[in-house]
Amino acid sequence: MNTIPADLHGTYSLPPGRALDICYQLEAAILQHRIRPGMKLAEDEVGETFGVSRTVARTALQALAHGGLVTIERNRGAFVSRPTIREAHEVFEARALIEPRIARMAAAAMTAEQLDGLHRHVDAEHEATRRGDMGVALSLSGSFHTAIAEIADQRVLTQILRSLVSRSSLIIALYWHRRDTACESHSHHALLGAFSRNDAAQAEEIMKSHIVDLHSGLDLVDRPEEAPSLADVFAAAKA
Amino acid sequence: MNTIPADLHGTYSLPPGRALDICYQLEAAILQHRIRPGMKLAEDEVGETFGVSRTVARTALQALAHGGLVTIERNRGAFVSRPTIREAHEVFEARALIEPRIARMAAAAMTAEQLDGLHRHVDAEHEATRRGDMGVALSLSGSFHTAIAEIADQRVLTQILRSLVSRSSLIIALYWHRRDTACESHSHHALLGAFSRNDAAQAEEIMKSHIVDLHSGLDLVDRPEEAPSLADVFAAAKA
DNA sequence: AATGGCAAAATCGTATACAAAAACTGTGCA
DNA sequence: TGCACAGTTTTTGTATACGATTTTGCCATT
Repeated sequence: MNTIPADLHGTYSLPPGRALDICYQLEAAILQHRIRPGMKLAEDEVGETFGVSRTVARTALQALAHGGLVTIERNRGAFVSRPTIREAHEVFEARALIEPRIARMAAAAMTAEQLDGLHRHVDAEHEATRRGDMGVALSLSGSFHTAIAEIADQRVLTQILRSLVSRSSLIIALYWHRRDTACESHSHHALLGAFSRNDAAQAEEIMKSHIVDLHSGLDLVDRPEEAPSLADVFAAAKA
Repeated sequence: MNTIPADLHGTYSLPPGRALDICYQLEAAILQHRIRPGMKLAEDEVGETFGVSRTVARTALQALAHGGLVTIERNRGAFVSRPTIREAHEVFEARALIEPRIARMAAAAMTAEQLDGLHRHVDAEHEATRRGDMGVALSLSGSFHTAIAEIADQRVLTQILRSLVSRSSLIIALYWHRRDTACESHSHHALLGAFSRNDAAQAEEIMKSHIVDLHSGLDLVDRPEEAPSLADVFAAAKA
């Protein structure tokens, strides 16, 4: 069962085929935080999971690597990426540059049907949050942004944004300190308001502060290595 | 012999290895217009050329596809990409959004050594133009822009820009109508001037109009299919 | 008990083999 | 002459095999 709308999927510049399907499935799992950053994705394991040979699994992993969701180390294999603090800053700075412009263009081009679609999107996000399905809620929250880019009808920027939003999901998995998700919901609603009035200037402004809010809501300080096996357990026992 | 500086190379998120080397070589050839858009890159051919199996050649082609330089069609193979007119517009609009900001940050961060490096870069570009080596000149002109991004020290934006600059090279191959390259050279020199004064505002402004100039210098109208093999040659004989 | 090294297991890198799809060619027919 | 079709050739898609590298576990030594 997949509750994620099709437009969540990134573009992997792979021809249609099983490798692309596996990309989508792994992407969804990563974006929903069902697979954590740092997790090993062995070729054999992926191949067996999806019933294909290592050749196809490898193709999928390399495609994910090009999207930034996965990191491949020579002779060691593929791992779900762990963005550094520096990369986290840069990703949100890039979004702060690009997304306000996208919001402006989307507001100018928005039709009633598209606005309705965005409303349903936000409703689904709200519903997932209500029932505590935070992984799905988070991934819907990301696809809200890419949906806006698609309405702006700028394929090049949409593709760029997709990669940034994907990486944002990893960043949130690593550095988010469960502040209220209410601010998220509020911003998205405010954007819908600006869109409904085709108010490009205000959409741009709201998007700008929304991204800045997301950025500042992160706790971008050094974090112990993901494996809490050693020092962390010891420190935890002490406290 | 390779006259292209190392920093030309895009990032392919492949681990070091032969596939990555092949990426670099193919990239250089495409950016220098030694391989034209639309040309078929058969796996066997690539493999034999570089002395590797199809497996490795395939990996390299898929990596190039993710960078946008190559397009893979299922069961048909890999071709050097032929950006559409729409994509051409979008690529330069995206550059007009991103690069002025990059120029601003680079101007603020520029050291004397980095400025000197850019001067040498422009000199090499000039020298290549002088001796009529337009492929090399063009690819140096592209790497001038990525070099600025590297000085701005923004890896995420640099990566994005690299892909845009690469695609710009394809766009120029398809749609450029040999206006004077003097404007290019003039803009680059003007940028160096702003950099030397650490004048962020002016660097931003010059870069902005430089990108707009490049965009408007293109002849973005429909063009006959790349293959002039048959009817075109006949038509030419007629005329 | 801790450390170092060696052997075994697991995993990746690459080549190759075979199946499937597409492209090409030549023939037959209208 | 033009078109359609079938067989052949070429090229890609996928699986598998084997060598190389890394990781793991064990045992001897200190």
